[in-house]
Amino acid sequence: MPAKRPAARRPTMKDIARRAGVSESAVSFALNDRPGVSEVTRDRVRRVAEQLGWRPSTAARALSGEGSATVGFVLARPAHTLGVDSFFLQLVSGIQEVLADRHLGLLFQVAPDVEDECAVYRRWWAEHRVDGVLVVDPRTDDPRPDLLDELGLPAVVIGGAPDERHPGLSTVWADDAGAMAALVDGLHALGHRRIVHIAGLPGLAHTQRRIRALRAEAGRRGLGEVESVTTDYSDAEGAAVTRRLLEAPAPPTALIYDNDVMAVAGVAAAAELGFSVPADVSVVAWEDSALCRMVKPWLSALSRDSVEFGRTAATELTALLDGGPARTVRVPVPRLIERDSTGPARGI
Amino acid sequence: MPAKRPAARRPTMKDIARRAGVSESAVSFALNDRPGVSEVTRDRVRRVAEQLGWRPSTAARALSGEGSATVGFVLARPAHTLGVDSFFLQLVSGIQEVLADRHLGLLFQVAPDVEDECAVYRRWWAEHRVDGVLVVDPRTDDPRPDLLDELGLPAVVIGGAPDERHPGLSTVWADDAGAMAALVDGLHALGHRRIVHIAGLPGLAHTQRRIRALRAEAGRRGLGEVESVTTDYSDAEGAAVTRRLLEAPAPPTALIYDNDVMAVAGVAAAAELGFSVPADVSVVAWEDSALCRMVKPWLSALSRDSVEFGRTAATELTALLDGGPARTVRVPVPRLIERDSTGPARGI
DNA sequence: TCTTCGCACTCAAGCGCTTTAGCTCTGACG
DNA sequence: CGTCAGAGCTAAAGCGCTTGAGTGCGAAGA
Repeated sequence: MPAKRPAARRPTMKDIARRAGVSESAVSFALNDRPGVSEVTRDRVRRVAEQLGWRPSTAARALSGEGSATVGFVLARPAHTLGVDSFFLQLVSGIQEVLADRHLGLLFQVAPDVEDECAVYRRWWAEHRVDGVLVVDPRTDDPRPDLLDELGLPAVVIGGAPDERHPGLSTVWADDAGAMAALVDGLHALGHRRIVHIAGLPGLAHTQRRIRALRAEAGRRGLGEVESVTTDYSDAEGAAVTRRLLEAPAPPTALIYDNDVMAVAGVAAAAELGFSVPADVSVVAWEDSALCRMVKPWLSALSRDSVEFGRTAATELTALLDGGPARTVRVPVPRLIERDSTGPARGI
Repeated sequence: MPAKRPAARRPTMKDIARRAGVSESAVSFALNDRPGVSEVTRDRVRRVAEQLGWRPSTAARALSGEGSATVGFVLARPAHTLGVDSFFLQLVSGIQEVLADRHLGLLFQVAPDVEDECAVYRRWWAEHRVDGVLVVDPRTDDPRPDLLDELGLPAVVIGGAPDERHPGLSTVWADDAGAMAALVDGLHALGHRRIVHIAGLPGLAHTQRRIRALRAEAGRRGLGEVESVTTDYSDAEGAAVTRRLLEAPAPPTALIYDNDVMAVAGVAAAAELGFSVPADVSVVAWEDSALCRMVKPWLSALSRDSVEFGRTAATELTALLDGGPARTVRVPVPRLIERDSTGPARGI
């Protein structure tokens, strides 16, 4: 049997210094593009480092005041909710693209709720683990911005509305209100008057933004029978709410679901009740994914580029880490992909 | 405007030492449950540490020879493949549960392919970033075990078959062959003779295991018209293959899909061709999720507890990190959840 | 010619922790 | 009473890197 080879030793700057015949400091200067060494020496050092396969020890770097070269990402969801959801993986994938370029690591954690999420930030901060964090699912009355402020941890909030109370945080957001307005506009033009919005978790900031936007639009147009119903994003609640709505005396003619999962569950529920989509009721999913093309009829959906969203967020965070000012950047409004689940209101 | 508060300073062991009136070493001994301090002192130190909210700096710990208290996880998938897939999030969620208990961080990275994945391992190793890694999607002819051996990086392979050539790696696996045998058994009993397996990526080890198992079962029963077709796991290929199969002169009467996404796409494709499920063709998904209950008919599926799978893998890795021996552990065989997409073969 | 720069580089301290060696008591034992 | 063991603690080195304070030297200026 093969004797367990001892793991190869990692080369250190001392090794490089010895081989290059200079001091450790010179090596440090050379490798970090700092002045203080001649170009010849710099080149020599770089070559030796390369040849030795040297990489800086993040631990040592972090200890001597540089950052940990790591950013954190917490997903605060109960485990069973982590179901069919393409958004987060895509987001993370976009984030990674940017981080990897800069050799930043991504420390990932899933937590059961926001309180635990805060505890994670505290721990990360105390343990010197991360230089900054990406915050998702901003809420109304969110404890996280205050905490991050207090800890002095650079952060970008993904999907939050601009927040003047926390000038230290960057924000990357989409204009839900605008998207909702456009959506209602389109449905209205198709003759829909009774529109219901099956929203997500009531505690999330963007849920409230959408609800407010819908109400405003309805008010502007004098639409009386327009409402939002909040849910937990699950297929079960999506189906249940749909059933309840369609069994009412004057059922809605258009349904806007805050995610693809509920929309799919919704059309199934509608079909069971004998409603045909889109003849009897139109359906739009606020989030596009392969799911929307897995059911009949194909679902019309608001589509955004989640990977790009992630890239943008990560870019903002790196800017912050580089000492740049906090910014608020808006990503493009999601675009409505019209498929087969939307049509003129019945009787038009 | 609020003056930017300076970030609170993190307390260090020196602070504790001062407040407790002992030396730094005593503090270290006390907090790490090492002999060398009296119980009274230990308690006092602990109290002070608690009260100061002290947490060890991972950087310093790592630098002085302890590990980095972090494990790595690379997902080698092209970004666009990161679609609707509940498996990984659930797996990661299970992993986290175990790691969080031990205050281990999870460094997460997505890479475009296995080669890049290897580069990531090398970098992580050189940068001292991780103490061990979790490897997913083991392949036939996989370069990773050799590399990890070479680097001396503790690792557990998730979903691999037991591997005698790499005694240093732990393995956590499910008995695909057994599951496949049971599955074929059930379908055979229902009268199915023409069974096709719409498999996943041909390069993955478990794909090959399933293909071999199917062939073996078919051979044992003298079933001639049994085959496996490999795909890229996408809904598009799932649908395309399904169409091709069903349009053949003697179409299969049972289809086994290697994931839920393809199965759903498959039934849609079947429906379009006028095949009714399960009357004309039975469908089984090898992977259960909410998806399977979002289509009509509800899909029969092989269900496994992915969260528990993650827990098991993480537990094995921590055992390895504690200096334990590499082990091979088998998780329960996935269980067939019979829903509405399987039935007797036509003509029985 | 001597001073004064500034460049290229070295020294050494320090980041927060672990760990080895050593030091000082106290009490037990011969 | 002297010795020795061990308990309880401290001092100091070291992990790999950064950085501010030198050092030596040749070239430019007086």
